[in-house]
Amino acid sequence: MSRLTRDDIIAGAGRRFASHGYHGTSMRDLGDDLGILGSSIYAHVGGKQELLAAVIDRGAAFFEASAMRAQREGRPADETLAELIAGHVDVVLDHRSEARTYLSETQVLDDEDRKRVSEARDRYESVFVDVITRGQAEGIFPGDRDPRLTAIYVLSILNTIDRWFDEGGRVDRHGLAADIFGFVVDGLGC
Amino acid sequence: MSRLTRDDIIAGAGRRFASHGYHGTSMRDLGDDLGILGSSIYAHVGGKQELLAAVIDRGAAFFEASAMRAQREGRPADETLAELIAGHVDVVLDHRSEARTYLSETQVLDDEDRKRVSEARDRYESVFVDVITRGQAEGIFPGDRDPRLTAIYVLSILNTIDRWFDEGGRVDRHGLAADIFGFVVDGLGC
DNA sequence: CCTACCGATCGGTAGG
DNA sequence: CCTACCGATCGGTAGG
Repeated sequence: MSRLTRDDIIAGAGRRFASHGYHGTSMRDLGDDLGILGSSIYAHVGGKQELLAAVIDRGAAFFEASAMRAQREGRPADETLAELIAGHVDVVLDHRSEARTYLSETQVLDDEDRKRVSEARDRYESVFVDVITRGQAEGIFPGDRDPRLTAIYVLSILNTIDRWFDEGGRVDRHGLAADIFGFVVDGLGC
Repeated sequence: MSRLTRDDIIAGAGRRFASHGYHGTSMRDLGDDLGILGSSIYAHVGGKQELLAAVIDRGAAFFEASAMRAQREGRPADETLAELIAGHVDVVLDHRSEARTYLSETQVLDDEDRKRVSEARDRYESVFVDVITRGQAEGIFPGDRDPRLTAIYVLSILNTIDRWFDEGGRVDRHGLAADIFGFVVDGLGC
């Protein structure tokens, strides 16, 4: 049992914030999870709000990194969209706590942090909007659907996955990502 | 300024629970919103948990009523699905507080209440699964997509609407419901 | 619905 | 990272 690092504290806070919410979590709860006293957490971080911001920033960074990877140049829009979807599925399942806290607790941040996180979220959403727009211009997506509305629909699906998906069930995460991509491209039609 | 009713208290609690969450709301907050003291709320209801259950039960009832209306017999599956979607949009926008609290705070309920609400939720989801299954059997939905996965995707889209939709923007709620239906049926394909 | 409380818990600090 | 706290706020109650 060596001493905890600041990263350990942030990881533990993420788990609690994701499952019980920021307001449903006390510093003593966090301490209990980590095997220390609530007051001992202040040796590692400035306070509860700082902990939340740290967790959420990590969540935002995972999504941003995934978008960067998917946006490699010279590929058709449908491939990029498929990789955006698969990457989002990976982030949500591999970094559940950070992703869920990022998706659900951003409103609790103070003005400055919330603004920064909202901008990151808007940038990420824009990547989806842009690839849909490009796919339509290139004729890969034959319809004339509104790209922003469609991007919101896709993200709504992706952002809820961790709430119901059972990894170990009949369909694995790659099958899930492929199924979502198929739904987005063809709906119930094919 | 006449006296408040139990319904007033529940409505006020719904607004706060929807915007700040159950754990982010104190009885004094609720009192402030209603122009009374936090302790005065106990003249109308047994406690904070009872208030949450009352708000959530109202939310569940709106969705259930919408599903009943959409399920009138002798109609093709695509019409029923379109009405389910339009009804869900109406519930989410006409009863924002109750719907949002129902969708976001059910986990906070005690075991008995949470079980009852989860069952209501499963029944509602089944209505979507069944209409998709029927539409595929009737050939109205030509693909062979998994009905349960698809129902979850549709509900994920619908359950997020109140978070971003601007009533007064370029597209009204009927246009939104029609657009979602079109997306569900054809995806980016048409 | 208010007055006047209650014990418990909250986020956080000083000093080691 | 613990000991020993602090003032503030929490959900809730007795009595009117």
